Amino acid sequence: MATVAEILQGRLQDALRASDLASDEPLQTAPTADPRHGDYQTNAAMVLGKKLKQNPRTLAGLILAHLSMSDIGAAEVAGPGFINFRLSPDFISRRLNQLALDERIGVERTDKPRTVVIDFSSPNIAKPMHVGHIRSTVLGDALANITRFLGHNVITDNHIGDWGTQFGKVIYGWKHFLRSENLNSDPVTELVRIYREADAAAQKDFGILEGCRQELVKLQQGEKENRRIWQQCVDLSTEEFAKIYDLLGIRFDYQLGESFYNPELPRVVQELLERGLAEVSDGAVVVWDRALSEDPFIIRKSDGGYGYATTDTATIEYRVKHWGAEAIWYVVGAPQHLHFQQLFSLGHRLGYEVDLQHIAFGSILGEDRRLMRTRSGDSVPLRALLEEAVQRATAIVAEKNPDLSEQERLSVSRMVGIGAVKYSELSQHRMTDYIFSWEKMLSLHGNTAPYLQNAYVRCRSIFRKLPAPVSATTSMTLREEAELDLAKKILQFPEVLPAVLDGFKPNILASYLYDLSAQFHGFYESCPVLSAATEVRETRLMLCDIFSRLLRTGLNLLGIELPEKM
RNA sequence: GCGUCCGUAGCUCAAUUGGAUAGAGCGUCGGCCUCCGGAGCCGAAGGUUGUGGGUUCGAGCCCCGCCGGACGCACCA
Repeated sequence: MATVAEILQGRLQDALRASDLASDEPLQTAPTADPRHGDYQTNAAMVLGKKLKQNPRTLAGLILAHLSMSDIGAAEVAGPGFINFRLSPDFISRRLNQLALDERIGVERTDKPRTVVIDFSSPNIAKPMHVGHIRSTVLGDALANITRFLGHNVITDNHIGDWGTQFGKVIYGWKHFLRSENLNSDPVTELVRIYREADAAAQKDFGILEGCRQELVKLQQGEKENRRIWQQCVDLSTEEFAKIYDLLGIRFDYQLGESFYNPELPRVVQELLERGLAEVSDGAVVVWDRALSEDPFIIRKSDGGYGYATTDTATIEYRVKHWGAEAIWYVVGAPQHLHFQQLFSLGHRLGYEVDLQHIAFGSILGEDRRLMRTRSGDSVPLRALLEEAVQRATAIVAEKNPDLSEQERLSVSRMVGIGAVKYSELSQHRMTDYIFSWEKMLSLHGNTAPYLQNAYVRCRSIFRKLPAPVSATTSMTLREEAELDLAKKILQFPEVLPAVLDGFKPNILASYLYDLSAQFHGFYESCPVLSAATEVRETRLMLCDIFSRLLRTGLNLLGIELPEKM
């Protein structure tokens, strides 16, 4: 099903051919910012005018003379050479009827499906997940949902940090400081505690530092005891992560940690050396890309160990060879920009024909505009934060709707609390650092999850008051201004959704859903549904039905659930 | 020093990738409940888009120079 913009582009192409102006240039056709300029506009005449060195208004007039619009609406030349389109109520009604019958609300599956691996969340073993992980996790999940919905083959992979030098201290701590009773109640906190104790001890005593190093070497050599301790750390941490993902309602297709690639690393380095891509420098094996930076990409440390540059390279190879990845998207914070530039450069020089993207994002700040920390200066544990979100939502829901059953309140609070946290991330441009505020994200006013959820709930409650179910076969005839405004907004969904992937910006979808809901409230104020005459009522009911389906679809794509009551 | 990202209303943020008179929310001021959930709607005030140039029909967006901030720059991930 073509979008409105595509239909208009088609008519424009016809008109251009008819007036001998056909061109390969893509025709930009978009909704207008100001309703006084109609519903859609194109700058085709101005683009053409520049190319042909002709007056754009004259060209626009010529195009207009050949433009067939009678079944769509009207068109006119305006300003410096815009062509403005106004959609007729009849056309809008017909389009909306089509969308009403379509489960996907008019969104086409791409005709060029790609296999896209999305790498996000990536917490570290033996460390708690903290606020720093929330953006990656929520952004990655939303992008995965949207990309999948658009018809691509998406593989999500949680690239867990389960290998690294910190395990020397963790294992040393395990052997000397572990209190196994703590391991049962709160394992990750205990792992952090023994790490810190070992770290503190190592700073005071060189012998202990050496002991930690020895433990690391033994682990790397595959010594049984250390391997067993490491595996236990991985298991305990993974269980803890699972609880958080469960609360967030997020799943991964794979969770292949860094250690998964260990067996490949020596071969990868060997190949790089043989192909002349890497060289030895100060005892380390490095790859240079002077165009990017004077700093090398370190493939093997001078002590023979491997860093994440190497595992990441091996990971690209694996994803391309085993999964047929055509694109790999890394949802990782902006500070790692250079690392990914170097990684991508190497990946391409290795000959992998894969579209590599670093989807960077800014930091979360506290009210003091500094990196968000707890009072003691640590990063804020994610689980506590999410639980607080649900708790705060519970208080609000209990106050606003005391009639809900205990069970309903539990489930609604989770949707509202978690939804609020997710939406506050996703409604913001991913690159801007943002200030974390409970009051703002849980506010019932403005661009927040609770506001959108409430718009949905209000709409759904109309259906509960209906004396008898209404057949969905009725065709709609829109008349009122508010009906048409809402309908036009709904018709834009198939145009908006693909745009999210242009710059990997879910905030485009969030912003659309907010506008849509505001438009719905306008309709809701001025167009009574239940009390309207039968024919009008059926039209409005169908409008409500499409709106609520669309809002649910859109928010679900962002990873946000909707209650029927709240 | 080099590199990356950023600077928009009092505050928090948008702006369909170069389109017309830069939009929301919060806060401020003023209206709207015999009406489907007022958790709402309508209106007003609030801006030299950090700054100076350039490119063109047209710039918050592209190019160059300053000012201010965040982050990254050899064996941690």
